[in-house]
Amino acid sequence: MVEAFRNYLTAKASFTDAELAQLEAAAIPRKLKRHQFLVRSGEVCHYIAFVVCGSLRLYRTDEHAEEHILRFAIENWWITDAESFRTGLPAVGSIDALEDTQVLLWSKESWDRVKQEVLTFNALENQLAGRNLDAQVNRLYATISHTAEERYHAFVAAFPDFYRRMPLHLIASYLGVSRETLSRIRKHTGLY
Amino acid sequence: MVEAFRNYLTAKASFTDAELAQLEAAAIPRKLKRHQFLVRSGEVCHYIAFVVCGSLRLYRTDEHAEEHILRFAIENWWITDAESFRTGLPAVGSIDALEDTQVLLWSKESWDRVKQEVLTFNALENQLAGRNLDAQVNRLYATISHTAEERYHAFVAAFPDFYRRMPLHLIASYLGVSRETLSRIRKHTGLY
DNA sequence: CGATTCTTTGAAAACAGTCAATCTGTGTGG
DNA sequence: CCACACAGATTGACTGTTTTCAAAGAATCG
Repeated sequence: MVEAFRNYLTAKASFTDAELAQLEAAAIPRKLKRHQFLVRSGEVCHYIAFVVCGSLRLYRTDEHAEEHILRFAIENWWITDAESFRTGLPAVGSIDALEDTQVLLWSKESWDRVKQEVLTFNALENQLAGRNLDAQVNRLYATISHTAEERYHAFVAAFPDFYRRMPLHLIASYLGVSRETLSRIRKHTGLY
Repeated sequence: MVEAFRNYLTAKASFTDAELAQLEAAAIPRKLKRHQFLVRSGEVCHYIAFVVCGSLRLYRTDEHAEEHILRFAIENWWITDAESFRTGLPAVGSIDALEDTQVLLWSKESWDRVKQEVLTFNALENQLAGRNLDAQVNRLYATISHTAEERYHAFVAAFPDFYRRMPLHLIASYLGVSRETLSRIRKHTGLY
């Protein structure tokens, strides 16, 4: 299970064996069944997760009990409720598994320690954080400036692996439109 | 001009006089007239800016020549085209002054050096980056889950200083609705 | 004052959401 | 193996919201 993470790391930067061992030693492997939660809103999000296999979503539930997906994660992606993980306050979002899933978890303490001790990892994390912010800004831009149809096409183009794997209503929730609307967009453009 | 920055810093963390001097020495003061650009899309964004007084916006222009505001900045806020500043690639966004404005600028090299040398500042920057990401996620959530009216109220509540100062059409652009719609929302709710 | 710039208003058209019904495929238990 | 349940997807009719276009009404500034 840890091999996937090792492959991921070595593809991204050069780590010594000792460093790899250190990073892995700090990780807690966990298996999640479909629909099982990693965090529920209201709890503190104690972990950041690296996805070995399977998939998860981060979402929030609004006052009408409607769920809105903020983030998907599949193999080799990271996921956490960043605000709760960072501050130690209760999470407003929830994370659950969309399929049977295997993750590696780091507690805040392990994470901070390991970043302090393994400088290459710290640099990698900074890079990923920067890219994550850029992605967030780009998604926000798309949301305030493009139609649902354009956003769907961009989504398909950006995540070709994703959109065949996720049921339509989850993608709709991610894009911020109703399932019916996305269904009509699909029909209209013939893009499945 | 540098005093405003010094006040800002000392309110946020404890810096030695030497550190303050070092941070300030690396900064380039600049005055911008209303409508003057800090970066234009297509150029590389060489600087990160601290706003001493005045205000700016970061925006992108879509294929219909429509402008969409990604970020405002007033006194004591930071602004840059993060993606371009980080990568050195041409910016897709533009930054211009909404009023006559004074900023302090750091080049990427100065910024990285100063973060390496002044550890307290590095920690502060990490904290700000984390909060910035959280704000971005929260705004995205609001955009995909709330109506324009709810978003306007949240905006007014979150930035009470802002919304009297910015013309309506800029706020509309920030919220992702047409000026007419925001005008009607205002009329409808009586919230100006 | 005249010229921008900004805001409001009205009417029509485009768009997306809701509700309800139906259709599809998948998998489970009898 | 079939019947049934279930989750997901589609469709139609309707409602409501937002945009668009065009015009006119403030406000501000030289």
